[in-house]
This record gives sequence, C-alpha cells and structure tokens, in this order.
Amino acid sequence: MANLLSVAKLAGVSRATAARAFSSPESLRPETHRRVMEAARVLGFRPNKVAQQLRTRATRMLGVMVPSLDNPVFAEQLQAMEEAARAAGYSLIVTTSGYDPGREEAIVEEMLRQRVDGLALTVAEADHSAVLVKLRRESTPCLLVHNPPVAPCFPSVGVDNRAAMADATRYLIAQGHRRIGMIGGPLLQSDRARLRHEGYREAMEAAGLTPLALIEMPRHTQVALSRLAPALGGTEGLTAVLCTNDLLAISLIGELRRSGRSVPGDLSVMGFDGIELGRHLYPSLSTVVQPRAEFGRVAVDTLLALIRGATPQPLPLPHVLREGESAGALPASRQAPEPYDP
Amino acid sequence: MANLLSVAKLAGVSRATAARAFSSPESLRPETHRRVMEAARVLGFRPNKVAQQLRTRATRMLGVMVPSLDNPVFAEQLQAMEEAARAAGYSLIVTTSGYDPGREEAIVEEMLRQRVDGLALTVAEADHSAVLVKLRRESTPCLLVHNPPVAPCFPSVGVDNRAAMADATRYLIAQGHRRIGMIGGPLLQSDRARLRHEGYREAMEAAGLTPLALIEMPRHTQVALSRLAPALGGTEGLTAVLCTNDLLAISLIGELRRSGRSVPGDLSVMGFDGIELGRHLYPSLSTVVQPRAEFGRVAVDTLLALIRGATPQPLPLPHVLREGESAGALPASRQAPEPYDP
DNA sequence: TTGTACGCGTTATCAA
DNA sequence: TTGATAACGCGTACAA
Repeated sequence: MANLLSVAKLAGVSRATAARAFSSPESLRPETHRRVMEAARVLGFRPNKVAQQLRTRATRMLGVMVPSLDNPVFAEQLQAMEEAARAAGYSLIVTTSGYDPGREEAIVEEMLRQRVDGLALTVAEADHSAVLVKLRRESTPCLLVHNPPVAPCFPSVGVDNRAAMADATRYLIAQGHRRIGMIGGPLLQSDRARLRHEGYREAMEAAGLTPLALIEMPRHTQVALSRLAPALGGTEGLTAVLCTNDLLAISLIGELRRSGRSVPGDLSVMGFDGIELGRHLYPSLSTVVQPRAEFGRVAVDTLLALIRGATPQPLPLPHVLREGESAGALPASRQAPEPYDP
Repeated sequence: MANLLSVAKLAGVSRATAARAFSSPESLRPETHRRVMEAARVLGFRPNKVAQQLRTRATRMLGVMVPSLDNPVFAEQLQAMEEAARAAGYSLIVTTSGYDPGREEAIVEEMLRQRVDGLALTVAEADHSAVLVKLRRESTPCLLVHNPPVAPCFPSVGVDNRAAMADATRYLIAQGHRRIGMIGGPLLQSDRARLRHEGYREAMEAAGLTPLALIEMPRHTQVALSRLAPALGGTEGLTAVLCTNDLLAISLIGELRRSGRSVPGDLSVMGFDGIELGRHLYPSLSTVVQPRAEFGRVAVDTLLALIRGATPQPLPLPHVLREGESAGALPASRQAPEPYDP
C-alpha cells in the first residue's frame, strides 16, 4: 500500500511536507496542500495508524474487559462506551473473561502489550484480584466498572450496590412484605453480589426483620426452582424475593408461573440492573435501574481523564427504583400472624 | 518502558539475540535464553505489539461492526467471536453502527487505517451499501455476518432467512392457523427482514393462504400495539403472528397480555433468533433459533481463512425451530368457517 | 549460536 | 513555507 513517501514523490514534495498536509494543512501553501491530497487520492493512500501509534507512543485505543456479553447489562454498557469512545476519537478492544482469573490475567497482559492507552475492567473480585495487583505496578491507567472501589488506587464507576439493594428491600417492606429472601448466582463469582446481599441484610435488620442467607443458584442467569421451593409455600414461606440481577429474576418469574404460581400473587419478585427488556415483559419487572448509558459515558470520560493525567474521583452513579408489575403489595391472605411494629 | 535494546544490554547480548529469545527460543543456547529472560524480568520488559505490527505488516486484529449491542442476538454472537478470535491469537476491535450508513463508512475507514487483518461486518443493506462498494477496491478481507450473500464478492455467514421464516410459517399452518400476520421493525433498515417476509409469503401462498403485508413497528425492539390491534379480534382477525426478531416477539407478548389477551389463546406468537432468554420466559418463546455460538466460531474461522488467502464458501448455517409455549394449536372456537384443503 | 544492519511508516526537530 | 534526518521498537536477511 502507498505510503507517505510515494505520495510525496508524486506530488513533488518532501515526505515532511506530505505529512504536514495531513497533520497541519494550515501550515502549507494551499496549492501545495492540494497537490499532496491529489497525489494521495490517486495512489489510494491511507494514513497508517500503526506507524502513528509507534511514533507518538499513543494508540488511542482503550481495552475493555467484561465478564460476559450474554448479560444485557454488560452489552448495553459496552454499547454506550463504544459511542462515547468513538466520539472522542478512541477505539475499543473488547474481551470477555467469563469471570475466570486466568483469562483476566492473559487478557490484561495482551492489552498492555498492545499498548492501549487505558483499561476499563470489570473483574470478578476486586479485592483479591491478581490482575489488579499487577496493574498497580504498571503505568497504564485503569478504571474499574461495576466493581466496588475496594482497591483505593483504581477509580471505580458504578452504583452503590449496597444502598441500591437496601432501597429495593425497603420498598418490599413498605409493600407489606416481611418474609423476604434473596437469590443470586454462584456467590464467589462476584463482589457486587455480596455487597447487594449486605444491603438487603441491613435494610431487613433496620426494620426488625430477619435476613436470610443468600440462596445460591448454579448459574447467574438461570434459576433452579428446586433450590428455592423449600422456602416457599405454607404460612411461613417467603412472600417476596430479591434477585442479584434481572436475568435471574426473569428466569425465576418464568419458572414460578410454569409451576402454577402467580407473580406477584404468590411471590413478589424484584430484579437488579434495569435492562431494557424488563419493561416489556408481562408482568413487567420491578427492578433497580443502573443507568447503563450513563455508565458508558462516565466510564469513558473518567478513563480519558486518567489518561490525561488527572485523578478523577467519580461519585457512585444514581440508581433508580423502577416499579413494575412483578412486585406488589402483600395479599391480605398472607399477612403474618404477628403484627408488625416499626 | 524498557525495550529490547535495554534488555539486550543488561543480558550482555546483542539486540538480535534478545529478540530471538522471544520469537525463537529454541535457536538460542539455553544459558543465553535464560540470561535474556532474566534481564527482561528485571526491567519489566513487555514486547511492543505496535512495533511488531508495523514491522510484520500484520496486526492480528479483526474489525467487527454490528448494528447494535442492545439486541442480544448481536451481543451473543460477538461473545462467541471474541472467544474464537482470542483462541486463534487475534483481538477484536468492536464498533456499533446503529444501521447508519454514515457511521458504517466512518467506522470502516477507521479500521482500514488501523490496518486490521480482516473485517466482519453486519450492514444495514448489503445490496446498496456504500461501504461494500468501497471495500471491493480494497485488499482487506471482509466477511458479512447475517447479511444475505447478495454481494457476490463477499462471503457471508448466516442462516437462510427466507427458508427459516418459511419453516416457521409452515409450523403455524400445521398447528391449524390460517390467518397469519407478520410484524417487523422499520423495514428499510434491514435486508434480512425483507427476506424473512418473503419466506413467509412463499409458505403462505404454497398453502393457498393469503400473505399480508409486513406490519411495521416504529422500533425494531418494541411493539406499538395500536398498529396491530386493528388486525386482531373478530372472526376475521389474525390468530398467529410472526415477528422478525425475538425482542419484538417478547414485547408483543407483553403488550398483548397487558391488554387482557392471552398467548397463545388469543394469538400465537413466534419469534426469530432464539436468544437464550426466550427459554426462560412464561410463556416460553416459540422461535427460529439461529446458532449464535456457531455463528461466532464460523465467522472467525471463515475470516481467518480469507486472511490466509483461501476463498471459503461458507454454507448457510442450519436453523432450528424451537417449540415454546407462545405458539399453539388453533383453538376450535377460532377455526375458520371454510374448511382447509391443501 | 550470535551479531550487524536495514526497513516498516510515521512524527518531530532543526535548518534552510 | 519547505526539506533533511533522526527517532519510535521490532523482525530478519546475511554475515561471522
């Protein structure tokens, strides 16, 4: 492929002049500029970013690692990040880790070798992550997305998971529920799930209610009703369940209805994330909305600030409780025998 | 950051030897190799891919462009592509076009400047796409994903959309339905939607039934029930509806039920794509499954073959009809007055 | 087995 | 306003 030198020759100028035609056209005599551009057109010249990157020591590429793209919460965030990045002249290298620390490690190493200007990572466990330990010794700016800011050296973009789930719990309590449970994916896979459970516990205890242990599902997007069934039914059974993510909630609702139970009649269900789809379901999903589009924007803005050498301290993003049809007031028939006295 | 030369100096060898320690360790005396690696470790040396890319004129990067990541069908395909690519030592630059030809153009230009080794594109309209016209003059291998292989120069990975929708239509006919409609997103946005509608028309006509025009929804992931309601109800109303994608089907089911109609009692609904989520809903989604994981694998394999200089002719991927609960047999009460005679 | 030397396509620093 | 020239970090003939 044609390079600057061949363009320069055809235009009858030096390579330096040809280069300037692209980088600072105003410093050229119009006629010269025109000649160079014409030569470039004739030769089908296209600037080589790899060479630019080598020379300027900046790639204008960001490395993004998410656990999975099967969960719309990550896909929607990625979509927003891509738009924000491109608007700022950056490209995204995208990878998925599957929550696997080994893959996390390999991916980050690969991206460092690629000399990305910055990293936006969502790791499984921010507080004992080998990747983050390693990155602490590197100079490449790194931003955590969704992970709580446990690691003081890395800024983090996300909602306050604990407060958000506490809000959701209080909402159910205000609807009259007393026996409220919580389900999640494999616990060890996510520090966020743990924080959310803490928020649930706090809100329950603050209301004088008994928080239950997290009921673990084998996968973080699909419910095994058998693990939950024992806790349902009877006068002592749960009347409401919080889920650590929307997909789990949707799956739960499906399983419940397929087993002949009604939602929210027999069980109120709340999700977490606020994926777009949840609005369109019937019953529509009651959930805690993470502002995913803003996530992407803020994540990119913060990372670019880091790259510029600033030390941004992003605040937790605001979450919003979206009332849907999947969680409702406690039916009179299921009120607890003992009255509730706050 | 440390470079090969500094490593070489510390190890007491020439730069060439240090380079070989990484590219062909077997050609070094073990002791020499050890010394180099030790020096690299001490200095925190990390090979610079940008320099490698410039020198070898190969980036081992693939450019991927999809219309949107909000639709799980693209996100799930991307996930599969990323895994396949990384397994083969390639990275992915990911972009979204929003079906906007202007953005498509800018994105592809950007990726060519980045010297990606290959492109995997999903364009809005493969047959009058400015991007593809331009790419025809370029030497960078390009693969279409999901787009029908209208452009003879570009291999294409996808299901046979026409046959797939015809299968779905025949399925509904076999269930006893006669008045079957089809809804889709904004028509002009997608050549795939058009092919699917043709498949529907073919199957209807082959059964002696009257195909209807595609009922256009304002967005391709959300139903406006008002546009469909006139065609429902009454003894002449539709008894089944095909949707051009799963999100539309899910949204339709939600709106129908919210309006007091039952699915499939009042209306059978079929989706298209087979996103994972559809299995977990209640009613679970009847749909045509595109093998998304295989999509990713095959797309990457085909593109890599193209890059190697081969001329692969990928066959259409097999689609599978997944029977769910959202489409059922025509209720006796809604049988048409005139009998059906094939 | 190891070293020398050139080139990949830019940007940037000086001079002219 | 334009030109000559040295990096940027690496791969790889070719020579030793």
